[in-house]
Amino acid sequence: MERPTLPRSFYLRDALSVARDLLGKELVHHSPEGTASGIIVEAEAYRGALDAASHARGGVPTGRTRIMYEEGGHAYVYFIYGMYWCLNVTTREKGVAEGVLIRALEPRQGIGLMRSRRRIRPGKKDVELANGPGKLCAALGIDGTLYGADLCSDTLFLREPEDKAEFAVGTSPRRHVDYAGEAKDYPWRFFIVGNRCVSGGAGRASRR
DNA sequence: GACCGGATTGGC
DNA sequence: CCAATCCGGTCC
Repeated sequence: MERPTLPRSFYLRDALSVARDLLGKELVHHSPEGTASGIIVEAEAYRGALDAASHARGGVPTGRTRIMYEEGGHAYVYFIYGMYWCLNVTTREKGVAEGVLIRALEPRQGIGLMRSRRRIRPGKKDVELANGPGKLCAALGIDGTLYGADLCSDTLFLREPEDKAEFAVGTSPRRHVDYAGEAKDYPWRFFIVGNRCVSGGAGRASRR
């Protein structure tokens, strides 16, 4: 039986709650090349004008961040370091620019497709296919053409996993936000403790 | 119109 | 540890 897509109401909450609750959910991308998906094992909350680490810290929409200010449940996809795409899930009502960076997946569907998209060495393990925000976008075929995509759709969406398992949630400061003053220490990174697909090694409280 | 540096990654 | 490689944001 087809599992339903997470409803709009899931996203119309604060980013901390959504980041925590995204752990264990399945991110799915149906594309012309095929379907690829993975279980979210790591995510970070970004809280707009409240948050010096957020792209929306200025509190004013820009060309890049405008989707963050729209109603939650859309894809904020951005390009970083001249090479990589990263995916955020937007949250809260229109006018509030919060969101959640998806940082790592445990591969589920379409592992062969993920492998070919990532063009990694044959020896690499499945664990390494999507254990980072740039890697998971490459593996799932997510790029700028999905900017603003509605996550309550049948192309790019989230749903409950087929087999739900118990897990412990770890928190830590967010990674790579040393520029953000005191916000760099906010414990707004969430991950599944012990999961091998968490970025930067095992699912522990890895450093910034 | 120029300049700066990044919510990363993989290779040395 | 560090280069790769663009672009958004900022300031002139």
